[in-house]
Amino acid sequence: MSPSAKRRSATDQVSDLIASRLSIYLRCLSALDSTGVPKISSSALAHQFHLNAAQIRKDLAYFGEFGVRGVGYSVPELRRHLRGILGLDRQINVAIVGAGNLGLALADYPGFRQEGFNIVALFDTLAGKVGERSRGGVPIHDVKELRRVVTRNKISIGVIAVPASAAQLVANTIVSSGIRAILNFSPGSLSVPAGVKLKNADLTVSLESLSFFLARGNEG
Amino acid sequence: MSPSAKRRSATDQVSDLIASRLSIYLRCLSALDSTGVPKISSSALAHQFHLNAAQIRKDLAYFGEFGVRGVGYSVPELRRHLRGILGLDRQINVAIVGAGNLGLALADYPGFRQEGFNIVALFDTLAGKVGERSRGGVPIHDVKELRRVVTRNKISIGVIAVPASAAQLVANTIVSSGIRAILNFSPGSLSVPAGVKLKNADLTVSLESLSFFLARGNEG
DNA sequence: TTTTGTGAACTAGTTCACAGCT
DNA sequence: AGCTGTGAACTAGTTCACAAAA
Repeated sequence: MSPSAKRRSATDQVSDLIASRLSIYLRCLSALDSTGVPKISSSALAHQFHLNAAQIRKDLAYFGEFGVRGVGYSVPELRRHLRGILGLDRQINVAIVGAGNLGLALADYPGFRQEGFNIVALFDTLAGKVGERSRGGVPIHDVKELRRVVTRNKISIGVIAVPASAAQLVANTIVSSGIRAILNFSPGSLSVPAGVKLKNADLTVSLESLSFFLARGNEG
Repeated sequence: MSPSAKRRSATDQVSDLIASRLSIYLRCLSALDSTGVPKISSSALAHQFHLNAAQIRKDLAYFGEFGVRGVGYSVPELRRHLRGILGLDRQINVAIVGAGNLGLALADYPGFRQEGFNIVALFDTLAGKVGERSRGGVPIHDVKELRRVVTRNKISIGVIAVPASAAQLVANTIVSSGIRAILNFSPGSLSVPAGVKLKNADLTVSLESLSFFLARGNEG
């Protein structure tokens, strides 16, 4: 059997956990690469960034054989592979719906651009906002223009930063514009059709989890 | 054996997943309560909010017997229990370190106040920001004042919204001020001592996970 | 020798299915 | 009858430990 025969096909469901870890591995490798480290073993990587060596190897092995036994992994090579696996070797254009405090902050968040994401458009319904730009220069369109702007700018990811009451409607609009990946900052659960990937980044849930651990830890 | 005998003690480790789900259940119950629904069964709750009935029952059963067989759960009563379990029946004061775009947006995010969190202080190092306030009125202090302000305002949760290069230093300062729960928005992994709960809300990882699913789904 | 890649073992998390209570 | 609470069964995820490769 050739090594590639057991690589995952496009129809396999790879877990969210693995996807997140690949992103973390990429960041570690980028840091190493920028300081000129040429090779690293899974155990050195694990030790340096508080990860688990076996898990790194297993995660990578889903996608191919990138290492050399007895040596480890080539940092720039593995970094390139990970960028490809994560789809970061193509242009990724992002739209943010909701030009409130959070939407505007996300639009100008420098971390996104650094990693190769282009925030190309903001959307809102308020007449006072439509036609303006974020401080960083991202134009604010009317939500009515969403489909047109998404098509014209080849936008592949939509971010929802509107109040909960509007979120499902916005999600529907985003989906019907052809976008198949949504990052949702609004509280509450949204429904999207199969084939659309929804990722929740619910800030209130995060804070309440912390509150939960404080309440548990302090009571004893 | 009394029912309470199997309740979890403070030293038990309850998973992050359960904590997040409790927060979601609370939001569902708050929505039901505000529309005057008096009782709900686990299966009705599951159906309405796309959850799993057995999981709801099992999650709740860790903390007590809140339901009535043949009837279901009292909405206001279960809501009150959940608020207690999540520690939301006490005052929770929050500090945000980093008064950039993201920090300022989080400080004025209405969702936090709605759920009972008080964002009482922002911190930064820039002379031009210290002494100012967010649009919503949260005062910006010098990071040097952190320990003093944390103690005086009984702050129990710290939010990190600074660039990656400063994040570990900020985390250390937060920990040494006595805070035991941190929500980290900066990329990269931070180390905190045992007994301090760190929750990462890494925006780049979220976007890259979505990119990964797009790359997988579109290649076939 | 060193370190990968990976089956096997283990651990955590979820769902089933039903006894037992109302 | 209806629904909870929960052991048992199942599924997913992690870690171990070692054969195979360089």
